[in-house]
Amino acid sequence: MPSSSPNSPRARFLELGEPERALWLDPAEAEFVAHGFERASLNRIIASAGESKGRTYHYFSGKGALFDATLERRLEPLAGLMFTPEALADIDPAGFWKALATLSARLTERFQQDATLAALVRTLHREKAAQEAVSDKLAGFRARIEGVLAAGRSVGAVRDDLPLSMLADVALDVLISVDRWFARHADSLPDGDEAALSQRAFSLLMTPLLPQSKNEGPLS
Amino acid sequence: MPSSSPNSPRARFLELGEPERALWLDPAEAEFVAHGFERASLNRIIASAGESKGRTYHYFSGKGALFDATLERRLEPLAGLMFTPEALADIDPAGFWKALATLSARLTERFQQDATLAALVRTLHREKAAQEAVSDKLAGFRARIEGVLAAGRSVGAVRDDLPLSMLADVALDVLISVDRWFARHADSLPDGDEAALSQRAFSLLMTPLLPQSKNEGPLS
DNA sequence: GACAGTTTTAGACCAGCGGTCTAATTCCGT
DNA sequence: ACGGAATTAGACCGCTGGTCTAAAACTGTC
Repeated sequence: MPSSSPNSPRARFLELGEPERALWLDPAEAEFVAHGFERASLNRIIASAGESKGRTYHYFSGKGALFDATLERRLEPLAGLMFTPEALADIDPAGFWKALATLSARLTERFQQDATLAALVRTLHREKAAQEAVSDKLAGFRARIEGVLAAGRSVGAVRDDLPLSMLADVALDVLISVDRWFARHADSLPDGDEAALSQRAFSLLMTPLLPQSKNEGPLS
Repeated sequence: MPSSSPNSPRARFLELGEPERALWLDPAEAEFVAHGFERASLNRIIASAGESKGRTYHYFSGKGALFDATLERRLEPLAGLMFTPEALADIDPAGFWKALATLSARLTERFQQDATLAALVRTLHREKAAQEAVSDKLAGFRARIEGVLAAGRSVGAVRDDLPLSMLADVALDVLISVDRWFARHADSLPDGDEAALSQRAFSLLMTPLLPQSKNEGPLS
């Protein structure tokens, strides 16, 4: 289902063959990975692709659309990793969190393997303009998180004393926060520690979402 | 203690009188609040201040320094709200979290009262370039958080199975996340709900930091 | 008061930005 | 071979943050 976002590549572009699409997407990816979104120069991408402004704007409505297409190419192969909210319908709380831990581990693994994907996605963490450029994708992802949490709530795995949208916000931001920590400290981490640490860090995501009756802590 | 950051205003500027400082800071604040950091136009600020490029660059090394000075003016009155790590030295876990909850409530209140301060700080949430412009301030704030968490750890209020820097990152990002949620939903919130909700939301910050022995949850 | 040296000031200027637009060219159905 | 549509090149636009020159204002010394 093609998005009607103003930042999608024009339909024409998708009709091009893969090698011709790569003509733009390869230099664009390199530029975005190297400089992020705002600091990336569209003129440089065009020059590096050996293309002209006219042709480029014929296929893309602007810099944002090029970023969208660049990200899309890397995101597409990941679609299979996500599970649907329906798969979580009949499950007990322990199973729910187990499934989420598994998904989290899989995504972590993918990010470690694909540094380019990781760099592109991390651009989204950092730059508001980049988020706006792919706001459709982002809204879809946010909706999926909220769907998963709603499913978790319906089986008693997720607290219901705070708005779901707040929980989804926090969940997403904790994910980002932990990912960023690992990205920043990956080099100085002894081999093997990373996996163990990553597993323990999952509790940073889980505990704030748990029903607070199960999670009293030292405060009344 | 003046910072040696390349983005501080030059010493000359601080020697100017308050009304003359406001000549730049008022238009700058308006521009940054309206457009954020990157989208703010230095040329517009200068024109709006009725100043010249030369004079402006005489007092500020660039746009970042102007942003720094703008933020500093709003942040200065808040210094008294923070407590020192030492004040947390001899305290039990319940007291530690109580003190943090109080601080959090105070800061929340301030943000509600001072919309300009809130908008400026939220620029920091969103724009990496803005963060870089005041990296000194940010590093100091991060260090204070880590200090507070270290104090909490020494009295058994904070978990020690994950690196302190990771906990500090997550704590800061959860703070930001929750603040952003309230900023986004403040309008559609019934009066009075906000305070209660905000109090409950504090658990989003606390629970991931608690020792996990006190916080087993449904997963082994 | 005259001069010299420093500090302050104005604003022209720079390269580069994302995006628009015109005009030439290529393509394609008839 | 023609005509209209799709495609393409790149000049051009207003704007950006930042640099630089040269004039003006200020300061201390005779």
